[in-house]
Amino acid sequence: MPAIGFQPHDHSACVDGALSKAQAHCAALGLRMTPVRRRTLEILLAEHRALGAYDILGVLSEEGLGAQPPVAYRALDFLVKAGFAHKVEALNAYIACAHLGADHTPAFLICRACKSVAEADTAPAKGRLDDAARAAGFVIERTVVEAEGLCPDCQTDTKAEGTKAKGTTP
Amino acid sequence: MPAIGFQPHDHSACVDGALSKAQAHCAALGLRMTPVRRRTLEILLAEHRALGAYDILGVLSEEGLGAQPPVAYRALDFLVKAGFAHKVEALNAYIACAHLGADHTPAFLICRACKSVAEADTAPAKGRLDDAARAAGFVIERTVVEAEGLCPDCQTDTKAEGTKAKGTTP
DNA sequence: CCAGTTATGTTATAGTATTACGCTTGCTAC
DNA sequence: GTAGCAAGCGTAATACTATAACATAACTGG
Repeated sequence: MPAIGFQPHDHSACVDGALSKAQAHCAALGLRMTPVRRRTLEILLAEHRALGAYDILGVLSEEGLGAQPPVAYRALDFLVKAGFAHKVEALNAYIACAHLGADHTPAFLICRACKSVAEADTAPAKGRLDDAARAAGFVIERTVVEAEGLCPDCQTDTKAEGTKAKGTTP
Repeated sequence: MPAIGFQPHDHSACVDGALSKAQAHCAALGLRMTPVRRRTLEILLAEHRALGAYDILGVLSEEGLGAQPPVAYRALDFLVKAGFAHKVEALNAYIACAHLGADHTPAFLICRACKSVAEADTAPAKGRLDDAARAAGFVIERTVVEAEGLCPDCQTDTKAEGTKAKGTTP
């Protein structure tokens, strides 16, 4: 389970790849990848970090793509429904999907020091949760699995109070 | 793993028990169970549902226990830190702990129809998540595991659009 | 009692999200 | 092509969630 986001990698390839996969997915399903939506996805893809809706809105509005909250929320809703992005509930923020294409349930590892977020695979955890739910007669439709803590880089920053703003490996 | 909340049970005993356990725990650790805090816990215990901070505040203010948001948030922070309540991140709401005393990581099963919330045991799911985190070199400090779906009662309400406001088994 | 800490009261403000309504755009059927 | 319809966007207003900051009061330990 590659926890992309904590390791150096070819980020521009990772962005381009995701963008074109999303494009293709839209074409295949008849979804409309409009300018606001595409730009919103680009903004999210630019970092392995969760961004608040108003962070997105700030960028969009600078670029003349919309100035009111619903613009950002509508784009984010689209991306989330389409599976191109996820909402990180513990942060009330949004992040681009790191496993585009795979029909998956995401799990997030959130670093409280540098704020980076990695998307891991939850299949195992979800299996156990399903068991518990089944025992209770509950039918799961959506799961939220998130963990807050320290990423590998921030653990070494003496006493774990690191403030380093981790780059996006440009 | 008893998913209390979806089954009928002796609710007043469950409230009284939790309240006195909390009281005892405070006494043992030198924590102060003040009127606002106790009342907040009672309000949460009254239902197996998550309540927003402002729902709590509404009740407190009717009772002359405080009228401004910080009153509710401070009480909730205390209860959460003490382990008497949990925050349900997917709902931005708070719920009384159903397993008081146990040092646990909660998992919630949230019914989208009747809004009731059951607290299950996450130990297994958490174990798997720990494995994933360890593989990524991430150190977990807190986990959030929540599932939205339909509780046993609401699945039978034709096409799952039930609106029944499930009682608290008074 | 006094000093220090912890809790509460209150004002103000920040951050997150939605409702509602009207206009525009793009697609489909004629 | 154009009428009708659905989807998307622009905007204003508002609701909901949460915190900062500072003053006052209450409990604690010496």
